Amino acid sequence: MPIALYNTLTRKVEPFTPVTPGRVRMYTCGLTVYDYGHIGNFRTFVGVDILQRFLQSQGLALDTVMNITDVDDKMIARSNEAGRPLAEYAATYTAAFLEDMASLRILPAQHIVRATDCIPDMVAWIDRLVAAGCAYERDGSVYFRLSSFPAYGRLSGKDIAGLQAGARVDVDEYEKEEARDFVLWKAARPNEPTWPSPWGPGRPGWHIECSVMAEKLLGPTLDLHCGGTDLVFPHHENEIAQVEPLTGVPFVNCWIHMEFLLVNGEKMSKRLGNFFTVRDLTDKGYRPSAIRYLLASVPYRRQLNFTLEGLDQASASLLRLRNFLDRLRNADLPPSGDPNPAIATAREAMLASLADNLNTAEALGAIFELVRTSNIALDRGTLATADREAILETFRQFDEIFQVLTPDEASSEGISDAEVNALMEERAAARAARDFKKADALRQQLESHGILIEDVKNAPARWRRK
RNA sequence: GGCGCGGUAGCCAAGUGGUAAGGCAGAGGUCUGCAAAACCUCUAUUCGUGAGUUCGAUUCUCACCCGCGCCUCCA
Repeated sequence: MPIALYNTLTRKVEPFTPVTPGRVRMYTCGLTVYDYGHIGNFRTFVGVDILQRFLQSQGLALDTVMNITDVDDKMIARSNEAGRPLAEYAATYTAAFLEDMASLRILPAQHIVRATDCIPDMVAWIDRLVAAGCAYERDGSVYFRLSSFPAYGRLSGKDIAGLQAGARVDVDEYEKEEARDFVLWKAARPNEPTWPSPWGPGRPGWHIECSVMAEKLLGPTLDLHCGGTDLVFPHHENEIAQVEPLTGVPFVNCWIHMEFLLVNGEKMSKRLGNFFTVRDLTDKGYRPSAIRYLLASVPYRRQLNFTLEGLDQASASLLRLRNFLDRLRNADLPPSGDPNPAIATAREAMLASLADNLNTAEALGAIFELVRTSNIALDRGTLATADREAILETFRQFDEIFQVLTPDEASSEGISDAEVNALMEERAAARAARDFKKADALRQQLESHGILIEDVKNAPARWRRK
């Protein structure tokens, strides 16, 4: 199936064709681990995950890299405040980040690279940039010479001349040739961890880390480079400038940028303090799968205004899908030869929507339509075993990408299956004796533990965890 | 100011030059001991506003209004 993706560089949805047929090299800008990630951060990573899983479902092999920024101004400030060594401080939040990613069922990149693991590579690359005349040293720091790279500004659509005026540039701390030049290597300052370099001790700038890791592991030309939309400028613009002068080929064929998560109509950010972490929400009793569903349900190029109400709606939608699957799996069906062709049509529609720049909302529409028509067929008794297999296969393909159908691990404070079954039997006995008062009390009791009961005709009642 | 995203029912949201997918919530009904789940019916004569192009526009063009973002901290 032909895949089309929106490319920030061309500002168009265009056919996606990897450089090497059947193989996709993609890089994602990860997190600066100075604190827990918030769900705005994770919206980007869920979006990337949907993209990755979809590409895989289309038979493409992936080579994936994500960086973790574990040294920068904020990291240093925070670790100093906490009175903990930078590496130790970073390790704490790196671990938390990976845990949160896993709880949201985001496939880890094959290479998760810490900035501090690649500093010699960065130094070497900066050295080459200096040698090529694209960078220069001043007082132990190294800057990129923007005037050496005329293509600068193409990705973000910026007019470099406009940047020159430099109204917002701090020129007090470092001596640059031009205000718009950006830093590649920062000279050592007091109370900062440092690494050796030809320009003296210091540390890398933020932008160079992604360039070097991406080029080293996936270069010279990547198929996809993903990140939040706020990274377009200057981060990704700088990445291009840092790489292309030395490789002479396009750094990235297709740039993918995920739109923001908003809260009350404003960007969710640590600076504004209006953020929720995954932990905040699970503490309120929300399930990671519902968070993932919400983040995935709005197409990635649309801003998504986050509300708890929206999360409730997502939970309810998800419950409908799971209820349907339970019902389908447990149904007594007549055998038949061929499945209803409408099921295959729904599957095609779901995949076609995703192939069209990851239109997840439309893909979900196709799935819910299949749910409704299948429920009707179940009611009428016209759904047969072959249909069930076809529907389950469609859902398998759907969930291979969306990853929301498997129930979350039950919380530890819940009651055990054995206890539930005992209460269920007690309730069944009460119902048989037409002691509905007792039966209802037992149902109430189970509900308080998050257990939902469904009475079934001519069969034992079913239950499941909410 | 420059660049970008968006304004579709109470909420979330898809979509197309030919007459509005889907989900959530709500109302009534079927089923049930009662529920739950499911199904049925109802819930936008209308897609920010105005003008234009067209036989016909929510979909194209222009103008305007409103929200959000980026413009060297930022997913």
